[in-house]
Amino acid sequence: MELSRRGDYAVRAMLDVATRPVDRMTVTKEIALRQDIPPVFLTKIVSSLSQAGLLRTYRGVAGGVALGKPADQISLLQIIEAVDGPIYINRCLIRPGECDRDRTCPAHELWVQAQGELLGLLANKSLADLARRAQELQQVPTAGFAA
Amino acid sequence: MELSRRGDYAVRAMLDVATRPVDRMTVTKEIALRQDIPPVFLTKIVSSLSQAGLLRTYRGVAGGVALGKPADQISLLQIIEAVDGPIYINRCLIRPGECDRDRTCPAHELWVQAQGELLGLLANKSLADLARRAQELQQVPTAGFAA
DNA sequence: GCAAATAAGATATAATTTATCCTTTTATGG
DNA sequence: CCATAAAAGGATAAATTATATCTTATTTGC
Repeated sequence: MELSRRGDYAVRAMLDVATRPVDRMTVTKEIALRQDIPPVFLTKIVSSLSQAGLLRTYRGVAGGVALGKPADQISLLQIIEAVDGPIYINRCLIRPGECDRDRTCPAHELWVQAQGELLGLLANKSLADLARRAQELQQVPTAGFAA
Repeated sequence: MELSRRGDYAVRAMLDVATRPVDRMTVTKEIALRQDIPPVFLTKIVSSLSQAGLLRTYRGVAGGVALGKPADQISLLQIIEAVDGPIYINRCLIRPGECDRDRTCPAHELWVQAQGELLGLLANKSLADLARRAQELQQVPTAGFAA
């Protein structure tokens, strides 16, 4: 019932890239440092995100990573599923016929509902939303005051 | 991001007990058989549920298990937390100060919201609700017909 | 005392997750 | 063309967690 480290790292890494100036490319080591993510592990995560088209990566001396598409077209659900595969909150939801009790189990219905709500929330929240909110949070570090 | 087997078994076992006639006690082996749960594993789960007061257990020849309180006073959240401990959907939610970024991380806010919705759903669904629904589902096995 | 049931602790097994190391590939700048 | 800086990929190690069993104790009713 807990998000994997991978998924958490992926979200934070994407957010890191999204909140950097667009003109300079970011390099994974720096992301790892800033976000406190094991560097080598992050390269694996970046690889998955790249394969999903959420990041674009560039090798070589001036290389690094950049967003694969506009931040408002990247949902949190996409990010997490890119590194963890499809989300399901109970095993009986892996696919339609996974559990025999499907049709007679009242718990199954509950899981369907809970999963629907969770996925809905994640699908409707974009990386752009988070990036925008990050700026807000940075500008107002303590309650109500702006220096 | 997936409910543990333990949690799933616990819910189904509780539901099994709740839908049995009250006058006869149920024995864990039978629950395991009906619900397709590894029998020895189920005894551990029953033990946790008993310690949480959700089941009452009786040793000896005529022993078995029964609900520890009325089904409408048992929530799905209680059942799951009794066997899996407190639910949190991301590590940063274990306790208030767990993550340094707390105050500046927009993802953190999202997790708070998602967790709130999930726990709310589970807290508001009672075992009695499920039991009622189980009866409905049994009476109408195929769409719309009652023999 | 015997049989049937749960309780509890120790432990095994397995699976998954997390993380690292090492080598390879690619690109850039001089 | 060479040195360097970056990502890519494969193998594998370490750690954690989940799942399950075995054994022994305890309780109860006859």
